[in-house]
Amino acid sequence: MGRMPTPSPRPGRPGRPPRLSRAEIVTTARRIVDEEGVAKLTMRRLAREMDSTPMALYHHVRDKEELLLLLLEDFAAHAARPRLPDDPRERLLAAATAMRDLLTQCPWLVEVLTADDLLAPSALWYVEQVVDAAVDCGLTPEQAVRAYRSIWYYTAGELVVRAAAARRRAADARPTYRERVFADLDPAALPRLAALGPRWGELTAEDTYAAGLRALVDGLLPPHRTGAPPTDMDDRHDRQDREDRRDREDRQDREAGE
Amino acid sequence: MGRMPTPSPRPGRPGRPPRLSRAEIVTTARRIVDEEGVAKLTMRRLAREMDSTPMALYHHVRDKEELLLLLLEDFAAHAARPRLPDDPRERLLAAATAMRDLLTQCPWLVEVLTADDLLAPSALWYVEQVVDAAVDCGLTPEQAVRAYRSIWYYTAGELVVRAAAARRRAADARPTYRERVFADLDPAALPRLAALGPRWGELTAEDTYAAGLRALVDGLLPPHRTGAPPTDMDDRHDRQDREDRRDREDRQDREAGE
DNA sequence: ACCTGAACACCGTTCAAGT
DNA sequence: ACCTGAACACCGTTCAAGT
Repeated sequence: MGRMPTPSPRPGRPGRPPRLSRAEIVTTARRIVDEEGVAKLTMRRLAREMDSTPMALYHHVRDKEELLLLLLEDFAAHAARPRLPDDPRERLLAAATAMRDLLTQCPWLVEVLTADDLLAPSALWYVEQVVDAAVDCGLTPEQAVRAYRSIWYYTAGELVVRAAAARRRAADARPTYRERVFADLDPAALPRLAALGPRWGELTAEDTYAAGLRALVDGLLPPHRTGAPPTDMDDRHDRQDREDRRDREDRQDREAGE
Repeated sequence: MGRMPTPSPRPGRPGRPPRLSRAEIVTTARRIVDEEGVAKLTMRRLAREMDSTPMALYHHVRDKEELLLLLLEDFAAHAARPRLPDDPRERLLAAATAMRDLLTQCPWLVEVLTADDLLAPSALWYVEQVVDAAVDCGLTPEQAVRAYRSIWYYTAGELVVRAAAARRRAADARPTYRERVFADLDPAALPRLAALGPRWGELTAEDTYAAGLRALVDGLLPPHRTGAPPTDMDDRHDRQDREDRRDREDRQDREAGE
């Protein structure tokens, strides 16, 4: 893991040469988180892992929150950005799904970034794609932002709920609590839930993110032509749109590669 | 606050008479949470507030998580259950909104209950209403559960995000971080977000829960007649449904009152 | 049966000092 | 400029003992 070299002490610089660097701190933090979960990532543990002291860390990051933000940055910067489809509605769905897939790999981050948005600069790429696709679907920029927010709520909720469920599964503290509750339901007071009974568990285990997202997007966007074969007009528009978009993406790729 | 009497020592019972009770623990816990936020609710603080010791609490609740679950129970049990509209779609919206309004009063609970569902028995009333309304809208029970899950993700996400934003506002640690990020955006890489610039802040402050919920529900339910005047057939069905439902609610009211 | 005291194994962060 | 040590003010929970 120690392949990241300690920054060489630049000869012209005064003072004691640094032993720690932000980059090493982030790498080590990420290893701890990947191997043992966010709960184990503490300033003290991180310092111990780096043969240093808690206070040395505070010379490189303001506080623990900044450390977590750096972790998100690192994650988003290294994630592969999928090539998105041309059709704006499909593009919107693909961008949201890509965002969700990225965060599924690091559900511990959700607590950090629920703040408002994916506020790490690199992560804003996903936001941009969703908003842009929504505008291409016919929404005004303002409507597109509102649509993005709904999608973000839905996505953040799915992540938080699934992360909590996974945590619970790992800890398997009273693994039958839900079953117990659902077994004791009063069919007179809660007929639907009582009738579902044990099936609730299976249904809750299903991955319904994609279906729910499609429903949400259907409701958010103006009605779209389904199944209707494209006319010449449509075709012409689509081709122009595609070219515009490809230009934009090429530009982005070049910038992302620097 | 000490209006809840210490349980009188039942004469027949052996052993030392209890000084603490679950009820008093919950009342005190809720006062702390209401006045100073969940972060301040610790076993030690709670014990101090009750002129007791941390360990005395462990005789009445298994651990801190059980304490938080008791708090949710308490909250849901005392919340007024709104009379829901008759039209199933409106009923679904109203039930989800009522659930959200309840939780908005105690956003600190969201972290606890994201587990899977509102797993406190009293809170399941809201789940029942949403699932039942979804079935009345024409979904199968399975589809209704999936629809509920999407709505719960959306609702939980909204709560988590807004709670985090509020926390941040209260702490107002670097209040301009988002503004700084949005000011530094590269318009070539993120044209939509850069163009929105400062408007992002205002748009994010809007309460768009209701609009997003309607969109989601539109997408989840089979298409519904909008604006079309009801036929005689519809009318007859609706009247029957209304009667069924009123029966059911009356039964619930009686049971809730016990 | 119910409560207490002391202890264990932790936290994030500040402050004053060292090299 | 960068790092250290000791300290502050906390956590949740366990264990053994007291009434």
